Amino acid sequence: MGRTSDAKERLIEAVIELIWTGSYGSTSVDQICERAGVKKGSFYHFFESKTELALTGIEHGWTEHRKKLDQTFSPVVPPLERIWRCFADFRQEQKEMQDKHGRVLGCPIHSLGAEVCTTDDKLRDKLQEILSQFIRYYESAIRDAHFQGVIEAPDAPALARIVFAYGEGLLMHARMWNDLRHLDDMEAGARRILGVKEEF
Amino acid sequence: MGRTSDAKERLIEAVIELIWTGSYGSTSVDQICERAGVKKGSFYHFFESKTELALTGIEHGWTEHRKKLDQTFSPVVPPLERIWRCFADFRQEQKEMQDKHGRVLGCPIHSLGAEVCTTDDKLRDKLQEILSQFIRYYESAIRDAHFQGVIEAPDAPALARIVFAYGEGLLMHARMWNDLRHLDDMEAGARRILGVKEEF
DNA sequence: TTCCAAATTAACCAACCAGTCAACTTTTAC
DNA sequence: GTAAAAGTTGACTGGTTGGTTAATTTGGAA
Repeated sequence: MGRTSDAKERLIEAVIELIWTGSYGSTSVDQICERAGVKKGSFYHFFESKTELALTGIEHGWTEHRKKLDQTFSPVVPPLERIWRCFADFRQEQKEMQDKHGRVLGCPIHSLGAEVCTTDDKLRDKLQEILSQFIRYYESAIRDAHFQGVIEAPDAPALARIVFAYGEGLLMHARMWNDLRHLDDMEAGARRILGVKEEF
Repeated sequence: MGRTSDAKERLIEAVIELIWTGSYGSTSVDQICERAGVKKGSFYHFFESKTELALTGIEHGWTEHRKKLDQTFSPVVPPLERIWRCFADFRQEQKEMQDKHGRVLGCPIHSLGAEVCTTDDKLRDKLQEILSQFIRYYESAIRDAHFQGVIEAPDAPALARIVFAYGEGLLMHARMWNDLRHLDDMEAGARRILGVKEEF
């Protein structure tokens, strides 16, 4: 009942885009509203604060991304293949961002986390949760690979954290240098970390 | 000739501390001035903008840090030992930050870079330069290790980038979780990346 | 001692910040 | 058709932002 609107969705898309292409601190409520074509009064009709919108936007983006990850990390795919496909998806996504915004943008969770983790507890907790969930994709793939004898990895969680840290580091590298080529090393590096036997 | 002052040095220390513990965007000129015990007029007597002070602060910090790195990566130290000592120094530095500020702060160049690289060209160029220089420490250590037969690493620059990305990823992890333990994996992970033979 | 360069100070600016609000319009359910 | 829920609007707030200015104080060199 009452009037309907997609202003909320437009705000969510706008905040993701602005934070990703810039930063949290450089993104103002006025900017978000202008990008979304929404007046400020409407903003505060839907969200109680800038932090709250960012929180919603992050959660929304992660929910979408998880769908893709669930496909990429499907148990029917050979375990290491899941990881290589994930890297390929990273590269493709970054390519799309470069085509769209003229810049490689890296991982928004990571960049935003580095920026706000000491100043915004709510955002930090949410970002921590997302990153923890992400690591579990690597973890289960690594565990499966170990059980199939493709790699020697008795401590899957530790190895997953290493692969994850490495991947995030490379994505950040690509963002800072605005250069997709930094992502080309990703599989080779992960092969070394995982100690993948030559024949695989 | 004229009056003397250490206000400039105090401003430099203040800006490093505030950006590192928080972020560039969350650090205001007023805050910097208050921390340094300097009035805003004096700030703009010494620096023409906030970006300019940040630039000076970063350069100053890196010049200091390089002295330590030159010792750590001294050619008289066995090549892989240089890298392990560098990691130990990371850990110790982060421990000191935790004792001092109650938080693990990670790598300020990396965090700041992620935040401003799409919005401030001057800062980005400076941060790129510093990171590029850092990688060279790893690179020469890896090359030496290769020539000594300790590891198999014909492509030292590529491997150095991988180790570097991995280390930065872990530091960021430690910052986000405010937990030094994330740095304990550092050597083990790098050993896998470098393919260090068991006996070394 | 005096002179002048360098440092300090407080008051000031326009633009922008996140957030508020009451009046108004649209839509839907009944 | 009407009542009320839901969305829209523009004007508004008080505080903060990065940055400016002109007058003043200080200290070192001559």
